[in-house]
Amino acid sequence: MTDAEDIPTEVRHRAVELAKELQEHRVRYYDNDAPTISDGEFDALMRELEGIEERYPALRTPDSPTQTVGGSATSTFAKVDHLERMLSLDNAMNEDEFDEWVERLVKDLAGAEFHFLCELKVDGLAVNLLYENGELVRALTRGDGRTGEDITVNVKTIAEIPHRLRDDGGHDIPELVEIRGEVYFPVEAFDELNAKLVEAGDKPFANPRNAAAGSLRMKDASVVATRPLHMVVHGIGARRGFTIDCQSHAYDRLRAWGLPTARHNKVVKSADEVKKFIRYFGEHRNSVEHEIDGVVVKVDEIPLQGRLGATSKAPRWAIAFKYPPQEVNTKLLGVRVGVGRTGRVTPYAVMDPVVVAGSTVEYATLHNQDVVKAKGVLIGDTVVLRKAGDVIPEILGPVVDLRDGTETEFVMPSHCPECGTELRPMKEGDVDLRCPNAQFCPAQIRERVAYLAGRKALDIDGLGYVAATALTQPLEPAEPPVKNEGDLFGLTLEQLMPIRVVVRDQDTGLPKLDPKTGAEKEMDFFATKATAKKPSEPKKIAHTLLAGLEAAKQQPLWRILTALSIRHVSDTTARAITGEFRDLDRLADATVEDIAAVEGVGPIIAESLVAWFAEDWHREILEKWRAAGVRFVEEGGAEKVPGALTGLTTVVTGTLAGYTRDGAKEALEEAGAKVTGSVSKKTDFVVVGDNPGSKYDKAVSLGVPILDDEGFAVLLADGADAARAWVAARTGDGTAEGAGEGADTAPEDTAGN
DNA sequence: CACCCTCGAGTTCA
DNA sequence: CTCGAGGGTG
Repeated sequence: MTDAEDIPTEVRHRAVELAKELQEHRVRYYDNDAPTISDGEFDALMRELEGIEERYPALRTPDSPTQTVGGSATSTFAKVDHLERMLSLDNAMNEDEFDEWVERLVKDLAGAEFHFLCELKVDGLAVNLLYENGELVRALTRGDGRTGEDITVNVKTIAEIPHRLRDDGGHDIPELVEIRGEVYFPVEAFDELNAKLVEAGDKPFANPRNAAAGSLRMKDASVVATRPLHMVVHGIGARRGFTIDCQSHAYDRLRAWGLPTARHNKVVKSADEVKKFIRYFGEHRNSVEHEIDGVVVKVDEIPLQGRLGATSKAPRWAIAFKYPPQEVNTKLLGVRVGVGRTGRVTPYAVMDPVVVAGSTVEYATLHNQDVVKAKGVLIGDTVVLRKAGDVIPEILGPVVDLRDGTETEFVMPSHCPECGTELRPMKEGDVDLRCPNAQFCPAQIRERVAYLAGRKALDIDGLGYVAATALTQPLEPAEPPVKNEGDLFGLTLEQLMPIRVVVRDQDTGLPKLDPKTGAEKEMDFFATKATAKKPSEPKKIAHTLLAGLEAAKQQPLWRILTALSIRHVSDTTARAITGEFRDLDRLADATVEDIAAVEGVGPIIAESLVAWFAEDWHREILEKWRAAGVRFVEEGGAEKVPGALTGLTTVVTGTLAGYTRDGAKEALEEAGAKVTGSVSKKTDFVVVGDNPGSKYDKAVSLGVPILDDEGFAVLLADGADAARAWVAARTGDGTAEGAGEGADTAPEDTAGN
């Protein structure tokens, strides 16, 4: 045993500091529903303290945050004791820690056979419902685990929670039972609520969990009733007149009584299966209706739970596997606005760079001024940031309690940040502001040129974003070589070679400075050798670009049309239109009615096209292109051999062996199938590769046939009927799913991988 | 006219 | 990936 005297002073101080800080954060979290640090940061502090106490057990006092639970249960609601203590759970932060827990379990149970019950850890507010003779008599918050707050009135407004347990005849209603569960706020409803709060001048919630907690503590139950709260049951406390052998069976019973049980629970035998469950939902976190911050693994057999017992803080028969936080706090340094190719002005947030869900994030779009207002964020705020769908950064809201009064409101600029033209909405009542200077705004020209070179349009080698910028930027005092897209095909080697571009930092976008002179660094961009495919004959970017432009002149007509950046006309619509109008000049002279006759094109798109062609400077672009040899007619005559897959609608997700995503798409379209971006009831097949996104889940839930590499090959080679037969054979012999409900979401159907 | 599908547009990072 | 909005259908 270490004596208290042996502990270095700085360690002792750190421990005291950590304990104090953790306790403060707990009060903010549990009592005020207004945490100022993220869960991840909290966990890190807790781990540090645990580490210290591990080394110097003398510091592990009974009132240390590592030994206590929850907040202090202070508020206006009456304080009531739980009949049985609500413990918290020990955490496992990775699979190794989970393995350690399992090892200990096996040892303690000394060979007794047991099962694991896996449950999703819903990120909400823990509540305790007391039913006496089937009647809901009391609902408490968790509080400090021993005493909670009486929120019965508010809880009764939650539709999912029965006021009286349903007697289904088969099972007697117990004399007394405490039901533990989590109340949560659905993710989709969260943004809506915050917008309303801000509008009414109230402070927004930082995340859905706080929204749930805050809603449950409101004084006016009639307002609570308007909040779309839900609940999932995850445990049983005190009970009388009610015995159970397994926790999973207990849930069945609760469901029969009318209580909301989780749909994703699963009982498994081995630790490996548990890990599979954990990994599965780690990847599909966002396809569940509520936020998940981990998985709770329990020993299913109740007698064994009793044998394992509990520490003062947490049961030994359960552990919470925590996913790395995908929600994080950072500082909103400012809001800038960008101008898109259609002139739309979009505000975006610039933040202190932080790591979220595996990558460093610095920017996040704010869509438009209404969204900025609805979120209630001010410049200088600490904001909560997450990755929507694990990809796109999204600001959830401000941490209002960390404001110091220096924060400022974002004001949408009235003039275009790049050309100074006054911004205005396109139509009356439009939310989006646009720069009306389509002809001369350098931002719009740059963005249009970059888009035109992109994969959806002319797909020009040697013309990426940097080149597009270099070509369209005015080089004072000279005009840029490309004043608009009309000049593109007239570019010459002599024009390109001398163009210099400022070297910019990849992260900041600011020019790099020479460390000695302080001057901006420049390079001869187009004279640089392309680091491309054939190192045997290195070509300069200029040559690549000229060859790319030459090739672009022969691109199919739909690509030419897409390249024009006409509003509402992108690749798909362009294909539909050029399929009918096989000549761009004929399209240019057509009326709104003519164009609207095309399938998939209505009056608004048709009007947009007619208006575009009516513009003189647009016509000039076309004439320059024509003079340069761009082909305006679709070749190959009108006959189109109907492919074997005509009439099928398919969706591709994930990466397929031997195909790029676009390659797979093209192969399908080649055969006549339609490839769309989202799964619906009308989808015939979903082709799933590695790392599928949410489309896969959607397909499973809608029961749409799923094809992997192999099934995809069958579809291409032998047609739709063969593919359906393949699917039928697969589901027939493969993973036999257990009967009963819940079979739709279990992770066993990973047949696609 | 009220749905449900789709498409377009803007977006982030490695 | 997600929003909003256009187009088509019942």
